[in-house]
Amino acid sequence: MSVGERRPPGARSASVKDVAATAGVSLGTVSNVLNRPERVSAATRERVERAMNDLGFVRNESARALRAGKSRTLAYVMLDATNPFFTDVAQGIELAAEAADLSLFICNSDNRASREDTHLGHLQQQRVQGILITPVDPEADSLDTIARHGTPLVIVDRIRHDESFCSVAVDDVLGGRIAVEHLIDRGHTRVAFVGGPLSIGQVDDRWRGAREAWAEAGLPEDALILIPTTALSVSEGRSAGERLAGLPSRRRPTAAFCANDLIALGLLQQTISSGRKVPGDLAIVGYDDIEFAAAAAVPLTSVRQPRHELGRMAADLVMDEADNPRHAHQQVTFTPELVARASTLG
Amino acid sequence: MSVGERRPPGARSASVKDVAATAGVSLGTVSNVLNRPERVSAATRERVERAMNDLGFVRNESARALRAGKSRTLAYVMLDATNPFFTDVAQGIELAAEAADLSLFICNSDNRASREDTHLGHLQQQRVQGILITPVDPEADSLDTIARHGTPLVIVDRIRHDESFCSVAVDDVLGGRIAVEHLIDRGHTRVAFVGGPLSIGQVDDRWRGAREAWAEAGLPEDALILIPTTALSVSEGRSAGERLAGLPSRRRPTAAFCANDLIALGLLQQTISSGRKVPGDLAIVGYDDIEFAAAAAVPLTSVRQPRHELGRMAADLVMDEADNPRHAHQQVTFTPELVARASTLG
DNA sequence: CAACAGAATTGAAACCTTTCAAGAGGAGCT
DNA sequence: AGCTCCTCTTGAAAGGTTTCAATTCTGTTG
Repeated sequence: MSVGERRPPGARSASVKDVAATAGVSLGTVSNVLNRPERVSAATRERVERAMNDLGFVRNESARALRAGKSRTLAYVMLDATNPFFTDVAQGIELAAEAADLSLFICNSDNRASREDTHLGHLQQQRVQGILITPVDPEADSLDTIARHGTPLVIVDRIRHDESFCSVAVDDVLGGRIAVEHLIDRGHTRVAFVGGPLSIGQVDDRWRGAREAWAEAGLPEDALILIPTTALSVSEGRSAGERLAGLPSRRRPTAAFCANDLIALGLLQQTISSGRKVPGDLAIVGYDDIEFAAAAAVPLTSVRQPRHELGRMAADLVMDEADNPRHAHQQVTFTPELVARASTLG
Repeated sequence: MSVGERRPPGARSASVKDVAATAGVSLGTVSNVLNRPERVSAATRERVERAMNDLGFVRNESARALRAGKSRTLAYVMLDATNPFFTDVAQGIELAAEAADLSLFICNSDNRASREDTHLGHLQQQRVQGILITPVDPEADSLDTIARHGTPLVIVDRIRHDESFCSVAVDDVLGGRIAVEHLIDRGHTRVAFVGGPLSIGQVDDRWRGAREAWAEAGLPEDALILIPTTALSVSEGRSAGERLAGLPSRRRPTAAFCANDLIALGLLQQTISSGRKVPGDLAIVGYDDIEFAAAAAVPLTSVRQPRHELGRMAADLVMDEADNPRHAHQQVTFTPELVARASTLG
């Protein structure tokens, strides 16, 4: 195909066979040029390479994968592509995949089990080398099905109780703890935990950590109240703000620890726009330390998770499971860190 | 393979051949069950389906793709995975792909041409059915190379001058225009355009639209000033805010139109935290209407682009180019819309 | 009962790459 | 000349699916 000419869609592209014919060598030699160039004499190599160029040869990954029995691809099934936390994790995974010269499928389950299943089905058909997933439900049977078929799978930012998979997560109990300890240090004695549903393991853990810290400080149990939300979204944060504002002032918390930054931002916005001050009337701690946390009207104190490291470690684990015959599942836990900003320090 | 048993990694999984043997039929029949079930008698079909279940058969997409000469996969090469605008576009694409039962590769060039090239190379090897891309440089040669190989390619949210590809974009000149018209309507007579670099086509278009509206309103040319930034990020917005604040008050604009919401949020934050009021001291209009725009301390007036529709249309175009032999390239332009909020209305 | 139509099923070939045992060719040594 | 030892190259087979022409089977009609 001469330069500048567009191949009509559907037309067959050059294969190793065509290259071999053009260069006047055998198939095997072309393959050697591609995979073991040192075994081919310089002259032949050059001839083959010229033929490749002339024909615009592009390796066919499907054929490679078929032959090899597996593809050179990893996949990450995200829970929510609009949540910056997950896009950062994805970036970490991407870097690791790139370093290993693997392609990465990114899918988005959008929090729906049915979409997750569809994606998992496709990925299995693709014979991806490994799957990283933040599942809608870490106990779901569909994950076992994948494993039963022999596809390495690592759970990201969730934990499964029976440890039958590798997983990477951040210690959320500890995260809840340091958030509330910070508020206690700042002198707060009435605090709200805003978040939900508690069926999300994470949220429950953060809430547990919060209560532990509270109890250890010897504060009265009923002064730490739960403001439940139905999702971890900005709008739920706003609505929680209204409920908070509706409480009688002597029972109203002076600080809120939110299960994630989206809720915190919603709460922050609702608080400010209804004329109350942050942190004067209400101190706020978020969770995740997304980029917008620092960029909020009142920069948000937040619990930071090592997102890139999370992704990178998950990718490393899944590659180990794929390559290393003596692989053993492990549960890796990262330590979160409090980033104090104006929303609690003012 | 009996239920509950994990296939050792690397072990071969059941193929149509195995299914055929188990069900006591030929290969072709199994394939017919999969692809043309109506041609197979009910009894046989049932027998084959049971065999598939028993063996845990999963179609091998590589083999399918190899045989078919193309894969059942679309790809979107994003410019910046951390920008919510692009994740929304991706969501639109995803919906369209799902409806057509295609898988979607999402890649992130992270604004780097080298990564973009790597991704394009991989995608070409995968023989994806079509590529959607928001390119680092719409004029880049690498795009032509793809097209020359016969892979349909649609440019998203950018335009190429020679119209040699399909593209979908939003009319940015119009967007700039309506933003500034809105500010003029609100009585502003000194306005800043904050954004850059102008080498980004989009940014330049918005700036042009702004000037056109300004000129048409008969306002003095030098009362619309340009505050250039080196990137479209929150931190650049903050720094622009400092520069704005440094201007002598009689020349200081009373309103700013920002090239995107990230800049606007940075500017908003800097303005508020330095004690000035929005919109009292400075009215702000953003661009993109990302979720956080509405959730900002002062909800942000912004120019909304039909992001999902953008993605969906792009996917439709690329599928048309792949399937329809009489496909003709087209440049689709969407109309942006102003969403007025407190940051200009207060 | 023979012939036939239509439905159901079969078997082989093709897609492209990689691998590997085997072969060819050349150089150096005795 | 005959031999070994190298390096380089070859050719065939395998991997899983789909397609399609060819074949077998079932039931009906004359």
